[in-house]
Amino acid sequence: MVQRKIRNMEEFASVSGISRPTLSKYFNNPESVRQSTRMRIEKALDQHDYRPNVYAMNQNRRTTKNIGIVVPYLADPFFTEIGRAVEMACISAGYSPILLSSHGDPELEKENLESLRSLKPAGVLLAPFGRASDRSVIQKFSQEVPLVLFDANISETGEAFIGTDNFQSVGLIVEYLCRSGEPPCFFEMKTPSNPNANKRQQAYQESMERHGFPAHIFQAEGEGWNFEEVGSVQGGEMLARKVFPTNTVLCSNDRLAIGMLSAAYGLGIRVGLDSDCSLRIAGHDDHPFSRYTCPPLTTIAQDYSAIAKRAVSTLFRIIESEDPPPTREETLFEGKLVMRDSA
Amino acid sequence: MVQRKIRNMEEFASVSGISRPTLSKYFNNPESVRQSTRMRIEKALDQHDYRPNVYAMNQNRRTTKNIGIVVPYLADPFFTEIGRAVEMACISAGYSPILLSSHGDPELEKENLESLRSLKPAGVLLAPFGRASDRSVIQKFSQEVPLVLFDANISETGEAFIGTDNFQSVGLIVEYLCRSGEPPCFFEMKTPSNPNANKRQQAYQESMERHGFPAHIFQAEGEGWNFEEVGSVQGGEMLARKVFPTNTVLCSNDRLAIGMLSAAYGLGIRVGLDSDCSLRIAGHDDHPFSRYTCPPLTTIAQDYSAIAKRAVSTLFRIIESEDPPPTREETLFEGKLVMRDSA
DNA sequence: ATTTATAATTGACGCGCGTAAAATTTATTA
DNA sequence: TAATAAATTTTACGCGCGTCAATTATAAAT
Repeated sequence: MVQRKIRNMEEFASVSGISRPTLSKYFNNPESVRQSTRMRIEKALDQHDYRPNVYAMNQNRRTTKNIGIVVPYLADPFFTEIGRAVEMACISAGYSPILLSSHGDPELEKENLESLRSLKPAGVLLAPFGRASDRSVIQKFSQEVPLVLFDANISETGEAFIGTDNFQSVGLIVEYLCRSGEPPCFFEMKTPSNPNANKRQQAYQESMERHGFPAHIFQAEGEGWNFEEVGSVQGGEMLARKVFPTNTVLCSNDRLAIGMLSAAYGLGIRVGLDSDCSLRIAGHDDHPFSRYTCPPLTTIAQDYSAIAKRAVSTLFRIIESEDPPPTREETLFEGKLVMRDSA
Repeated sequence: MVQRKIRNMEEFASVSGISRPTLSKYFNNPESVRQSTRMRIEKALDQHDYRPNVYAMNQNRRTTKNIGIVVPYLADPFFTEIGRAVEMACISAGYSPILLSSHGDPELEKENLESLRSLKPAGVLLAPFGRASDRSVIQKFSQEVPLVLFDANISETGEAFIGTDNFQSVGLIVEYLCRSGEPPCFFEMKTPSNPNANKRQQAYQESMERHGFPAHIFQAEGEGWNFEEVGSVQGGEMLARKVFPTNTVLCSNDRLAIGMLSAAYGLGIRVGLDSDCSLRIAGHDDHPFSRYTCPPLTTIAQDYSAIAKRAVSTLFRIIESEDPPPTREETLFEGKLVMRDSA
């Protein structure tokens, strides 16, 4: 650190003895200059701590090194977890992730895409609301910037989709539940804000049919993202009214299960596999807290990290191949059964 | 939506019949132009969907309308919650929030500040790691851009600090616990990553002294942010070994409490106020999930929203008053006792 | 030592916008 | 209606960088 502050690349060119166009090349790709000059630049760089003006850099570029990441609700640990994984993957690929949450509001999802558009991102990873999303807006957006959907699918939208195979995963846990005890009932939100919920219900029905059991679906009213409360209040009410025909409840996601577990505790209903238990509860997602519920929740683990990595690598492949791929890819990862004590 | 796409403000000036400088004024502050011309502009605006180039806009500005928000670990629901509140407050004030997580890595905190610096933010809200943060880096940063700390304080760093009064809050819950049963032991991490933890321990000690009880402090090994696991594994071990001299444990934060609660359940220890319970556990923070633990966790609620709002309004006051305030402000909000069933 | 391929330099232009000064229009008040 | 104040237009320049073409320097290969 020395002398006066460097104001622009011109000045840094003087003090470093490197021409400005070469510096420009270096900043856009350090490997594009000769090793010896690169060393000279980097030596000068930590003597003067100059950084190019981001705004000037990007103003004439058609696209930047920014990657937009949009999730529907960051306060849901599932999305913070997957958001984190995606962020890290972008950083290590030399891009600048910009994580945006729509805070549960589909209107904000549109606004987020809007403001992303003006940041000229190289690509965008979007976990959409699904049904509540504005499909046409997303599709239009997708024509301008490479878009990969994850978690929730919207048909024919975006260049690719990465998610979990709900049919496989639900099939897996239904099979386990049927084999190890009474066949499960299914507990979900009536108006789910997420297409996965629909798939899971379908998958539940098909699985039950396959095993020769009748399907029992119970739906809770309410909208929004406060799943724990819904699970606790309405799930608890159902438990109190003893509406479930079997002693096993498969919840559409872990957060509902966490709520129901809490309600069961309050009602003095012992949940688990032990002989003194009268109820089994299972979930889906391997929510970060499902390990610490009472009892610990048996659930399906989505491979966060694999989904994140694949989503990112897919996006980069599309970005680097210029033209959009001929066919829309859908990649589904298998869920893994995580057996804990609740079922 | 019509004809060809508008490429720049010049073109939009032609089609709208407004001069470019006036448009420039409008985009920087819609209220700075006459009402009638504003209407004309906005009419043209939704006919042509032109948006000024963000990068060109900011390249000659000393500061932008960006507000940086840096939290130590976004996957901690406490920070996603407060991050969300802060984001919303910025948006409604007409600024663009940029939320960055340091993912538990103090090194990343420095990098985040670095990259923020090149975005020329109007101001930054930082929830630092505390002891693990690089104080000198933050102080240097603070000389260049208005900086308000929240959640965790670092003395003489940043123009202001907003947080919770740990002495008041811990005093409150210790008093409650002493009054309603056996005096509490204190459970915490040995090497806390957060200055609040130190304050809480001190506050516990002072409170116990005030009530004439001996302080009993138990420390768990381990670093990092996986508090639930620490609470579960090490807290559980302590429970099993019956090291706690009283039947009441106050945890330094809710996440430790959630872990311990889980361990207690596993050990068959009934937690709560009922006569058949042999243990009381309390936490601190009113973590979003503390309502759904088994039993629901008695804790101290930090006023997220008040902290967020005050932090934002303080920052804006500093930004708008040009020169830094003469004295560093520290604002502490009181915590509220949330009585649930665990203690 | 000479050729050849590669990299760096020089000089110059343009991007889309902010912004300032002067001229002109529009609105307000007397 | 004229005088005054306020807003808009015109004109013009500069910001910091990307990028291009032509030139020169450097390194590798013969």
